Amino acid sequence: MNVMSERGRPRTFDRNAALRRAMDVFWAKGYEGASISDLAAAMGINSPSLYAAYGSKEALFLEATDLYSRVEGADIWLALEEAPTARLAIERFLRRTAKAYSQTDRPQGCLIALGALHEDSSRGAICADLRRRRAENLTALKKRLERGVAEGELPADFNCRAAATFFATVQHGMSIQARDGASRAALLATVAGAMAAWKTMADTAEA
Amino acid sequence: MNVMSERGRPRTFDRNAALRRAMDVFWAKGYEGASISDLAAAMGINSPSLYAAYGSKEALFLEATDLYSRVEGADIWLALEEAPTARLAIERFLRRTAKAYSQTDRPQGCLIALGALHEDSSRGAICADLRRRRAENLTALKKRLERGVAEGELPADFNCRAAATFFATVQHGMSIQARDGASRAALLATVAGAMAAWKTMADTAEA
DNA sequence: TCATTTCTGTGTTGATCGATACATAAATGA
DNA sequence: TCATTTATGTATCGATCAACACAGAAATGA
Repeated sequence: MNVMSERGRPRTFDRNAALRRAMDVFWAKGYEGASISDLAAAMGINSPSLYAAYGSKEALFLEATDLYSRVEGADIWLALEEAPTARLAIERFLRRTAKAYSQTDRPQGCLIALGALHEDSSRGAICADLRRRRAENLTALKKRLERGVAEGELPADFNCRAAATFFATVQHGMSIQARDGASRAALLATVAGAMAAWKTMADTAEA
Repeated sequence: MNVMSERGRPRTFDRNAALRRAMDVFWAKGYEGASISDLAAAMGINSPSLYAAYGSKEALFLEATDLYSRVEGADIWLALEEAPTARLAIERFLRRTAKAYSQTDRPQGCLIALGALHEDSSRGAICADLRRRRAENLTALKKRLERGVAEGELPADFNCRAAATFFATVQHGMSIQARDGASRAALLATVAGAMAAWKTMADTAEA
C-alpha cells in the first residue's frame, strides 16, 4: 500500500511538520478565523498543495485537532490514569492544565474548547467533532472518579457525574481565563479553588 | 438636541427593537460568524439602513453587547449587591447564571464570554471591549468578597482575588457547558461543585 | 410651494473567502 | 526512452465579505 503510493512526483514538504503549523494557526485563530491563506502561508506551501494533501479546510482541521489531542493534550489526561488516588488524579489533571494553558510560546487556552464554539450549517461537522472530544474528556473524568468509588477512596453515593461535570467546566473556564492573559499563578488559584470543593463533595455524599 | 434631529425622513423601523435582533444574532453566531446579511435580515432592514443607524459592524456589536449587559446580565449581577451575605451573593449569582444560560428560547451561554475569543487585527477593539467587561465582572466579584471580609463574614486573610478568579472562571466554563447543550440541572451541578469550595476556602484562610 | 434634511431600496464596490483548472516538473514502471 | 502518475506554482473561479453610491421617498422649516 505504502510502497505503491511512492509513484509520481514526491511531496517537497513534510506533511506532519506542515500539519503542526496548521494546528498552531487553528489554535490561535479558531476554525473560522483561520483562512486558507493564513494556513498555507504558515505551512510554507500553496493552497493546491494543501488541498492535495489534506482534502479540505474541514479535513485539515479534523487532522489538526487529532494531532492536538495526541501531542498537546496527552500529558494532561495521562495524569488521570497514573495518579494513585482520584483526588491526586484530579489535582494533577488541573495543575497540568494550568501549566499547559499558560505556556507563553504557544496560543493560550485549549483548541478543543475554543476552536469552534458557534455552530453554523457550514461548520456542523467541526462543532460536532469538538463536542464529541469534550464529551470524551468528561467521560474520562467520570470514569476516574468511579474508580475512586470502586476502590473505597470515595463514598458509594458520591455523585461522579456531577463532580466530573464540575471539574470539566472549571477546565473549560480556564481556557477563557488563559485567553484573557491570566498568569500561571492565576490559573493555579483557580485550581486551588476547584480542589477546595473536594472535601466538601466527598463529605456531603457520605451524609 | 432630540428635537433638532427630527428633521428629514423619519426612520421606518424601531432602532431599539432592531438592535435587540442584532444582539440575538451576535449572541448565537459570534462576531465573526454574524454577517451583515444575517444581521440586516434579522433586523428587517437593508444594509444601508444598518450603516446609517449604527455606523459599522463593530459599532453595532459594541451597542449590542452594551444592551446585553443591561438587559440579560443585569439580573445576574444584581444578586451580588442584594444578597445579605457574600456566600449567598455568590450562590445566587451562580444559580441565576445557570438559569440564564439554559434558557431554551435564546442562545445558550454568554455573549460577553463567547462573542469574540480569537484576537485578530481586524477585531482588536471587539476583543478588547469584551475583555474589559469580563475584567469588570471579576472586579465586581472581588468587591463583594471584600465586603464580606469587611463585615466579618470572612476571615481577614481570605484571598478575595483568588476566590473571585475561581468563581468567574466557573461562570466562563458554564458558557461552554451550556453551548454543549447542558441542561439546567447539569449547570446547577456545577454551581453546587463551586459552592462546595466555599467552606474550605474560608477555613483555609483562617488556618 | 420648495429648498433642505434624512431615510429607504437597488445595485454595486474592491477585497477576501474556500476551492480548482491548468500547465509544468519530477518521480515511477515498462 | 517514454507513457503514467503525482506534486507544484500560477492564476483564477464563483460566492460572499463589509461597506457604500446613488436616486427616489418622506419628513421638516420657510
